[in-house]
Amino acid sequence: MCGIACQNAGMDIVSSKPSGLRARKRQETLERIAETGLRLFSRNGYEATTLDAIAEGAGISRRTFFHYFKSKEEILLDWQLRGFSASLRKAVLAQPAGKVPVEVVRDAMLMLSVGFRTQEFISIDRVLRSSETLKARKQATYGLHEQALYATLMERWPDPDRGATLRLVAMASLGAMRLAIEAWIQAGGDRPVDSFLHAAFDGLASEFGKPSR
Amino acid sequence: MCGIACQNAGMDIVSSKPSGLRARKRQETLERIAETGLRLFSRNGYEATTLDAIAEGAGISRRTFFHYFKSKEEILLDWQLRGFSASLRKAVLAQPAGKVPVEVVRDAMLMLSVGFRTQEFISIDRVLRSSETLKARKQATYGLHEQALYATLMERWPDPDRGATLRLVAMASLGAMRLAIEAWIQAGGDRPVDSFLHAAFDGLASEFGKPSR
DNA sequence: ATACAAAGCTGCACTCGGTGCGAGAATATT
DNA sequence: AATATTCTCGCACCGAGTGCAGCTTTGTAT
Repeated sequence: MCGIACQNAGMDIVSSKPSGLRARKRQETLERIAETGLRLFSRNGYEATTLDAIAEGAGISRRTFFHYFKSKEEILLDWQLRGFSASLRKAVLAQPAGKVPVEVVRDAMLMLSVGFRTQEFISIDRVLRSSETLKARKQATYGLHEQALYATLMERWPDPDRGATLRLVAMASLGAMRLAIEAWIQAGGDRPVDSFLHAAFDGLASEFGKPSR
Repeated sequence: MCGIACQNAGMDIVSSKPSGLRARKRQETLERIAETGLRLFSRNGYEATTLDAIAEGAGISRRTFFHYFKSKEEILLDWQLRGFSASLRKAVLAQPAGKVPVEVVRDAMLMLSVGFRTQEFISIDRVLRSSETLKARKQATYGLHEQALYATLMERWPDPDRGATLRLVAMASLGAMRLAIEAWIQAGGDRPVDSFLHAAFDGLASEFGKPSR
């Protein structure tokens, strides 16, 4: 779950102290690598960007790259994961009581949907859709988000009997969000993201809700 | 969509003639490679199985392997795709009239669920879950199934206005199936797959159907 | 401040997946 | 039988990723 930069981060988490110069430099280098990688991916394409180019651009050696990222792909995965699951968790837990799970998740996603319009999001999403391998990874990341959202929902409704249905809610909600984003990008951004999200959740309700038997 | 072995298969599809010895040998070699690969994956693990080993086991050269499969992964993808989408399509189109889309898909999946119990399915599914890359590919394959199922649903309900909701149905149904299979494997196969599938669809109906607004 | 331990950086050599190319063998066509 | 097409193969090559060993930098104990 933790992914990168966790081999010596245990102390940091516990003591919450940057532990000095070492950790700060590490953080700086990490961000420099990610930044360089994403920039080169957007400009020259994913496949055409070699690790040597990233390493040179970030001012490190090729070998050192692997001390920060497990693989080339992980630059993208890290970006994709960074924040989103955590933001969604916060937004879910911040929803007022009295709503059913589906409403909570939908409204939480609506809160976050403003972040989708950024240039960075669109630019990197184009990279993510540029190759088969990356599309696969992107899909897999939705799986991670699904797990995280499920954990959050279980945190809010800690009833073991609801576990199975909360898994379904997490799956279908993230799927709805995925389809909404796809449709939105497909449409070229004319209508706002929110309307696509609403339409997706309404569609699920009408298709799955009518004759439950 | 076609994937492998399509560079010279055009003639075969059109004329539906095996066109003699060449095509037969090609088919034989293809199956021999797939068989060898799957066997070695199951026995020694995916990463530990090199292309040289597969090629040697199948009696071909390393270079020739890439004339049959685009990549090592494709052996697994091909197995995973082979038949399923097509079977699901047939089962969907065979459902009696009068059912709503969700019911049609659910009942079609129930028809196919008997195929999940085979030893081959379980064995290869274990390989698919053995590495991060493969898990990602597996997820991505669900995306392909989603597209195929969506196309089938559009074939049965060719109303352009329903397109968006049919996409949702395809997404949520395949997600439900995925969760059902996961839960079933998790449970060790005590209860039959069917009950997990039923539970998943019922759960979706109750969570998304109650207060739609 | 000095000495020592720990962590980080780097180059080297290596494995493996994957591709382009060209020659030669097998198959199909006339 | 001659010709064209396709299959197979070896070869050289590239990029991603790993293990190792040595060196430098940072942190800590004395």
